[in-house]
Amino acid sequence: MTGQTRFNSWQAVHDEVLRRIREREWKPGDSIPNEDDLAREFGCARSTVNRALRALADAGLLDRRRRAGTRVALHPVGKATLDIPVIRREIEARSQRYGYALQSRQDAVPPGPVRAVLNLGPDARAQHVLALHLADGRPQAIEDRWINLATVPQAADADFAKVSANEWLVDNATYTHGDITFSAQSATAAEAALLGVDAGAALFVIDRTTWHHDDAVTTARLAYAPGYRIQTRI
Amino acid sequence: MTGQTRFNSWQAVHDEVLRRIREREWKPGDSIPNEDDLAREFGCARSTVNRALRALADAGLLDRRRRAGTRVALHPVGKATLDIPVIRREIEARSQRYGYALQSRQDAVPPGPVRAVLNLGPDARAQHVLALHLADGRPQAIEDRWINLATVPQAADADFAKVSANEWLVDNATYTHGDITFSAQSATAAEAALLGVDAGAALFVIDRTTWHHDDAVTTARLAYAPGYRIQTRI
DNA sequence: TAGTGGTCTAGACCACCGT
DNA sequence: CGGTGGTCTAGACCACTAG
Repeated sequence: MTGQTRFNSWQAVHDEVLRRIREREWKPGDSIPNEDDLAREFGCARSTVNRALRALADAGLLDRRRRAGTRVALHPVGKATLDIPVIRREIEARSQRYGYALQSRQDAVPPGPVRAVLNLGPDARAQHVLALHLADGRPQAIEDRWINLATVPQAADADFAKVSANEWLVDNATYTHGDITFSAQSATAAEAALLGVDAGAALFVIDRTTWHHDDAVTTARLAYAPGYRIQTRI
Repeated sequence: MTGQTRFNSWQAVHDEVLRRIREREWKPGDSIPNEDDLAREFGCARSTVNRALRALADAGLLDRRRRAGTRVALHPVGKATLDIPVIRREIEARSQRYGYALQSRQDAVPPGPVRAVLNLGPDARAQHVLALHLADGRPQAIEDRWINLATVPQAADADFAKVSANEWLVDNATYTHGDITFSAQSATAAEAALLGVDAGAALFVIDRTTWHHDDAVTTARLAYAPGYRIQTRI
């Protein structure tokens, strides 16, 4: 017998298990040994194995259930983690000069779809903010936002001419959860004019809605000028 | 003295720290007590505090550095985790019928940009696969892929008429890391024809490149028909 | 160089849920 | 029911780095 390789760090265990999955030693759908057995095999504590397997489960490579044990995921789902920075910082991170131009701001009855998303009654009003974010003086993104005054009444008095609603909300409204949708949409005539591009240009669009428990806080549509992209490592 | 509230689970500690950040008891940039002190205050073990703070740091709300301690992040970065499923499963998950149509497949010298990404010499050849993914018979996405035969030689013999390169690679090539870029692009005439849309339509595009250690495995461009979107919760 | 987070350990109890 | 993962604990050593 030669000496066993030791896997006494959760990273080492993680990598070894990942290797066995990738090399098909453990195939999709297979049950793998339980934590106690793996700990014995790897010569480490069970909690070390636990952390490694938990990381792999978070990554979507393993399915873990009490009593049923741990299995290799049938359909390994790739997961990518994106950073969603505040636009100003995103621009400044590229060493560009950030600019901001409020286009309009009013208290109004939102259109049907927005009303539905914010869960407002048919006559309820909300704060509408339309603004332009600029990078080195050139339009970078249109922010079209509705803020639920029932949830964030202070928004009625905020000075969105100086601070974007985007940033104001980060500092003045908390949320418990939200959802984000990424899509590609053709620029409307109005959007094209604001961004200084041809109508119909392909815009990268991020729709975001946030809630504080059951109360909708705000919903926003960010339409980025052509050329924008989001990148991440996996 | 009234009895202290106990925080004897990492979730409870997590929530309490999150509360203090949200309520501005601990402001952006502030140092917070070290793990030992917090453990004493919360009446739990240091490792419990550690796990809670680690989760908050992963979420971008805290900055942690040895010796320097833990600080509330100056600019809380929102993070979103996207699932990147195999296209077939994505379509089947919507209860649509999946279809696949290989358009062309050849061994060729890739264009400059692809050569650069795959880190190939000027005369090196690679496997080029162009295919269409369909949902209920309608074009859903164009897959334009180059496979590095130096890394995955078996790709030369794969039958991409039956199994998409996308899926074949999942089963036959492993990778250690990769990068993904999301963008919006106008459909070229060729893309528009394949997808059955007007030229210039806004397409959601995912560019993905994967490596096995230092060797590029494949690079692919997935251009989705208008209407496609990616959604996630935060 | 000393203080902080990062991690490992050995043991323990518990929640969950297949069988 | 009983096996599995989920978690907590108390203690220890280590890696990193600010002062």
